[in-house]
Amino acid sequence: MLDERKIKVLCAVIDSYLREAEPVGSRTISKEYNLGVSSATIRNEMSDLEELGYLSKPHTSAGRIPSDKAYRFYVNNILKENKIQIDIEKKEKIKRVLTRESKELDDLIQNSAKILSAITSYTALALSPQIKKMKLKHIQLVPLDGREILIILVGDSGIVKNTIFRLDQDISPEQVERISNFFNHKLKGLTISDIRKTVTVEVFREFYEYKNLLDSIIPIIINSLEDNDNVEVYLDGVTKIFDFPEYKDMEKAKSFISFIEDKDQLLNVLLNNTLEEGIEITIGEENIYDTIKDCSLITTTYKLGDMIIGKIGVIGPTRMDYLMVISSLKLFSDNLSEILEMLLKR
Amino acid sequence: MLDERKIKVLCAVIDSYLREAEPVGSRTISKEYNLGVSSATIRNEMSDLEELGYLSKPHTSAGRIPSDKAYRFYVNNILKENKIQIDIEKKEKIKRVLTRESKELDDLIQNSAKILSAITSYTALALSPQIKKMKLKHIQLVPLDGREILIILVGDSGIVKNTIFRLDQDISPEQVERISNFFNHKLKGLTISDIRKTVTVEVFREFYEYKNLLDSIIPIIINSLEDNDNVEVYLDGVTKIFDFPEYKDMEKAKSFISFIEDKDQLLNVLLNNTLEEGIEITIGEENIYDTIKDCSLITTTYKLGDMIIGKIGVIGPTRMDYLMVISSLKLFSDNLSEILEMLLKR
DNA sequence: ATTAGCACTCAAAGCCGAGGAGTGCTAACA
DNA sequence: TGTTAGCACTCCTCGGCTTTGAGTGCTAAT
Repeated sequence: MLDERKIKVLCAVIDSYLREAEPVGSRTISKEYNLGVSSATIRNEMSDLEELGYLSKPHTSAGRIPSDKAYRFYVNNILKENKIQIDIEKKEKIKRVLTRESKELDDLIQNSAKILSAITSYTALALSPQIKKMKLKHIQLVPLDGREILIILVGDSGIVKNTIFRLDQDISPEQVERISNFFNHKLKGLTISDIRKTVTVEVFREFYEYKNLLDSIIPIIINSLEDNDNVEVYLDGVTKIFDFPEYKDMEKAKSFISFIEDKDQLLNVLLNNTLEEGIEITIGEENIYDTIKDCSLITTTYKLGDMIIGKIGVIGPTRMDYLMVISSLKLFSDNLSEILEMLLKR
Repeated sequence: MLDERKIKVLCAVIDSYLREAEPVGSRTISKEYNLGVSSATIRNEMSDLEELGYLSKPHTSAGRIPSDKAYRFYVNNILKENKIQIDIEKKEKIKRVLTRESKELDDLIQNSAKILSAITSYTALALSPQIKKMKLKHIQLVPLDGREILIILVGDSGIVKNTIFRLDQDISPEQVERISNFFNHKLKGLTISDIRKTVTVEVFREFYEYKNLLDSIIPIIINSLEDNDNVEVYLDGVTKIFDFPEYKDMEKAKSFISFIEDKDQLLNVLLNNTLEEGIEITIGEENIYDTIKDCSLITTTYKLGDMIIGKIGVIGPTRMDYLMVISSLKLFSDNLSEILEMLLKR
């Protein structure tokens, strides 16, 4: 659909615009990208490309800038796998740093965002490991003073979630312990969806006397595991956005930062698709929120075992160095999964 | 030291500048604040005030703006207690909202910051309750699979802190339980500083066989309680800063936001003095960090029982509506303490 | 001591013209 | 028929210029 030369011209425009952040003129291309044709010819090609929706002009006598469609084409058709190479040395270095600096799971993700932002110069964001994707490693009910029970859930990634629960009936510590042991016995190794199925059927038979109590505790356990509060979004390099000329306008910068600071919106953006494996690229208008319709978002997933449990990525202007960002992200996906594994097996 | 009329002029300048954000001229004052003297007289007074360091001019033919010294004078001598009145109705409303919206301790503080920022239009910041100030309500060691032990610490405010600890020797679940019970018995009700004293002396006598183990666990408990990671800083309304003309300059806005996003710096700022009760005001140059030497910070403390456990406040340009902010903060200090109490006694 | 008056200063805003980058069209060329 | 040189035209940008007006500081009169 696009002939050879149009593609070359398009790539030249994109390449120049990515670097200079200025509309690209026909003369620039004919001089700096030796395509062997004159600026007039380029001009004609560019005119065609504009008609096809790949380029646009800010005003009549300016050069052309790539449209979202152009970036999409570039990403889908030009950035083939072979162009993306990962720097093994760099990867190992990142791994070393991350392993050294991160004691806890949270640190690991936060530090990853930090490094990612540093090496890409874009704002980095990361989704903490999602507990509901994990298997329950341990569950324990601890009677506190009075009628309070502390419910502790330990996921197989080492994530711990506590809830304090207030009873409306008396129950002895020994009974709590029995229930605790029973839960632990029955629920260990299950994921949240398993638990949903299991508890209703089996639990009540053996503990009919505590039906009321169980009726109230079980939803709490499930909620604790499902709750979105469990999902943290880590940010780093928020102010990087100021470095891009497209955000020299105060209002734009303000609304970008407001957006980025809103955890709920960010979660929506990151979780819009249900954690499909691998790199994912959302360009400009493809974003669901208006505020970031001139941003691109590139994310990748990380796993624990064979379960995808989180995401990490960057957000920046559509005029983004896609190749560089993708290469950088590739340094993290595997690394994170491996370090996670290590951190837990330790 | 400042005569009656100088004070009036100074107040007029401050009042006008707080509202208009523009240098104030002598004519403005003689016309809008009827002091009964001509602009020429005001001019002389202002010249004196400049010499005394209360006013300054951005350039020769501009009006005057108040200096930090002026704000300090204003805050110390003009804003007497009697001027600050709290709106009981508003206070109750905030209390209702906070009580309704906040299930957890964290929510409460986060929501408070949100409301505070909304009603003041400045960036709000809040320090989460500090666990090390609290008494230990419960401590429990839970043996997990393998050689892992989960250490759970419950503070009297309901804050729970977990650490997973990996042993380098075998120990049976029963032994863990014995130690757990013993800890619980001995340490319950103590604060961190108490624990430091207690554990070294008493613990080793009864559990000499586990000396190695205890030697490694006790520091972990103490660290967990002391660790600064436990202290969260909540932010809200970061982008409010964009609304002030003094931050129309990109670079300034950028460095402000970078600063605000740096948790460690923020902690330093908030904890510089060791939680002295009541409202505290830091103006411009009084700040320790250069980046915010043209900001003012106003904070107040909140308590649990009679122990000060956290802080909440706002930060904004030195040209800040001190009276309004102080009044707003007064709405929170007591409220927070009361709600906290309720939330825990529930 | 206060004030009116005046000269002086300086930033901000508006205006203008030159410069220049870029386009689109046309006509000539291979 | 595709390519190119040439040229008129557009429109943004930028520097320089002037104007405006708010404000000061000084002086002399009240």
